[in-house]
Amino acid sequence: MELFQKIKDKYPYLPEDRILDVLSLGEIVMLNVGDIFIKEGEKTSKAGLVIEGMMRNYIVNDNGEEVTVVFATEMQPSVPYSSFFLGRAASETTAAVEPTILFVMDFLAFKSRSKSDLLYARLYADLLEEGYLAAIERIEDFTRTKPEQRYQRLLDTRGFLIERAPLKYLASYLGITPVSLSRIRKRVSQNR
Amino acid sequence: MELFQKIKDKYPYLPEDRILDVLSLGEIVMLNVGDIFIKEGEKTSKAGLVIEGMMRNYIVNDNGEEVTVVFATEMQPSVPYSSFFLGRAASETTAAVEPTILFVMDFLAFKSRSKSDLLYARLYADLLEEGYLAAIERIEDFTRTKPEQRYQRLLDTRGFLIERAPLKYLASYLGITPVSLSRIRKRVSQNR
DNA sequence: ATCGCTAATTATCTTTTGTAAAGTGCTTTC
DNA sequence: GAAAGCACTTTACAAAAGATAATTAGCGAT
Repeated sequence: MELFQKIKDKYPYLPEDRILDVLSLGEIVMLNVGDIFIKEGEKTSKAGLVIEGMMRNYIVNDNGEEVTVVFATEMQPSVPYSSFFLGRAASETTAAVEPTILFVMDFLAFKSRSKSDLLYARLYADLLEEGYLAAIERIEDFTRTKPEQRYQRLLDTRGFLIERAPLKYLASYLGITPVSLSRIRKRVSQNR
Repeated sequence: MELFQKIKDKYPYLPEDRILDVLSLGEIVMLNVGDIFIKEGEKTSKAGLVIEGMMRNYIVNDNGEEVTVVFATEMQPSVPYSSFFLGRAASETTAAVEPTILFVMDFLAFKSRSKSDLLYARLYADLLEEGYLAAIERIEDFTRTKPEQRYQRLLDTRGFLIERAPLKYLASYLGITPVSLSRIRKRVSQNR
């Protein structure tokens, strides 16, 4: 199976039996555009891994607008973070941006294995490190640059997001309004 | 020793011998205001844990201005994240905001233990989860709110930072200029 | 107490963003 | 094929933030 190979490539220290075990913990789920995987307020231990497509986590702000906090593409986790880490109901909604193939497994089953199996512990630490680092870079971006520069950087480093995600999601992801992003786009395209 | 007790309180699953072992990995360092713990570009495996005082991580933006990415206060880690996770030179500088008592230990020694000791693995995962969650909340803040609301929220949730850190550090932490933060402060104090 | 340095505030002006509303283009649907 | 829905753009105006410079406040050293 292709997923098996992808996991093997990304985490080469995992013996095949562990990969098979991880795969046995979950199942493949197909989502259409807009389908919700986990809804805010839900208390769940379901974790998603994007095999193909794109997911996003969003919250709803004081004005009732959806604010996209993070996108997940191929081989990236799509999970209700605060729910897992705090054992609370999900504070974010997780939904498909594109038709998406998701590998869904039980996080608690995985985490409980990580408490008795060093390889799982290492895998979990790697996953956390990867996500944490991406979050820090995102914060650096917010503190260091202005919206226009953020758009430019996104264009340079993860341009595929701009091609694949609707502009209104991107806008809140960049911390601005769709109107403002539209203006930025115009300025940037007139390269100045 | 007080640090022993604090670790014991925060990570109750750690047996005393592990705590003592952790403590044996490091030493206490005293820093004065402005003292640099780890400098950008340095390749180090030193990790700090704030016992008393305050540290900050900062980067330098395109205009040569310092941008504070994160503060660390009591029992929070003060470390060069990207350096640890990627094995590269530090991309951030870590320095004392207040006179600070820092417990300094070797991250690699700790991490290597976490690869053979489940309790260390769990401790490491807990540390990562804590930091990751804080980072996500920070991102939610940037995407969801305007500078003035961010200041308000900071005032509500971590007001002590505002009392203890210079405004110029807080400004970049909030992603704005010191001048702008000064104006926000004025608006907020005139409660409207 | 004064000097000197830095931080914080204030003032002015420019640029950008937010907000609301209208317009454009494309797809869906009955 | 007209209407409705949606995403994106555009416009107009108000509010906020950036840039810069000048002023004031705070603080340690002499």
